[in-house]
Amino acid sequence: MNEPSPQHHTLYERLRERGWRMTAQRRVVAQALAGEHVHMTADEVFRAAQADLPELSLATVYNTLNDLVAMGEVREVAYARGPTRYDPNAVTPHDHLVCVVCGEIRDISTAPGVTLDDDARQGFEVLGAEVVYRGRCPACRAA
Amino acid sequence: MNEPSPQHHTLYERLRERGWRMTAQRRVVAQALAGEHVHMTADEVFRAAQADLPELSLATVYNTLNDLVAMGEVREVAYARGPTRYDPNAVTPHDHLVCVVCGEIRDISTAPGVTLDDDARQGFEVLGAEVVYRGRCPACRAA
DNA sequence: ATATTTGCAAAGTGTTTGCACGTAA
DNA sequence: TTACGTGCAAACACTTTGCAAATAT
Repeated sequence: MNEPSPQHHTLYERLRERGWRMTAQRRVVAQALAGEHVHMTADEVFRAAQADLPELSLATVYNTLNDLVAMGEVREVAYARGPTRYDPNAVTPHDHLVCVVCGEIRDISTAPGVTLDDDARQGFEVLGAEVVYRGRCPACRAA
Repeated sequence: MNEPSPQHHTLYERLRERGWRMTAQRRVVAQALAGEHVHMTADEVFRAAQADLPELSLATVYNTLNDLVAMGEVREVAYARGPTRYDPNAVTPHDHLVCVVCGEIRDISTAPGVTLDDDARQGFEVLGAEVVYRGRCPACRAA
């Protein structure tokens, strides 16, 4: 459960390599999260995964997503109101564009040079930084 | 309701100047939000404001906070799980330090030079940017 | 064999809403 | 005077939990 996770593998493969106890439920959840710029809600993951495994329950989706977050394989993105979204691309650092109208979230490459000096840190142990750009997405600008 | 809001006034004064219909409830909510580096939950605002006006209801606190957010006088900060927090210092741009353990949020001055070129913008109309630093706060490091 | 995971349904948070009453302008 | 704000309680959306049955290793 503690081996490294090379980023060129799929989420499913990385989980297998970690020695994570694999079940049909966890497999279909991992497969539902496949893709590079995905930010699904728990319910969207549930629906997609349920297509492969009808007996899957929403509670298990939540359990699995929470485990994946705790493992660092998936990032929670909770910038907009509404349900939490899950970003499976936790390996490659990147920032987000968030639409203030519809909540749409898009990936964007990380802004360079965002670091803090000791003084600014206020005693925090900083584990990561991320830029959130808020604005209106193309669809909402048009509407 | 559309006049500018000089930042050297209190929130309450700015709301009055905007010509916002003022009630005892809105006044005590605005007063509860006074301060420079405050990030209260709706319930914390409710409790604080209720001390001044016992007949205040939580629903009114939510209504008022939502109005203040829509007006741009207060910023919603929903980075950590748990209830939404409200940042009355919407006038001065600043970033946040967020504790991944306890959810504590501290203000930090804005990182310089966080801008996007047209290409990176992906068609978004960018209204603002903010850096979120995630880590462990001093208290949680000690625990 | 056995420690873990699952599904279900119920409970838990946090937030919004509908409507009769109250009140600022 | 009247359009708007308020309190209340019920509804709502999202997430977690307890427990017996199922299952990966």
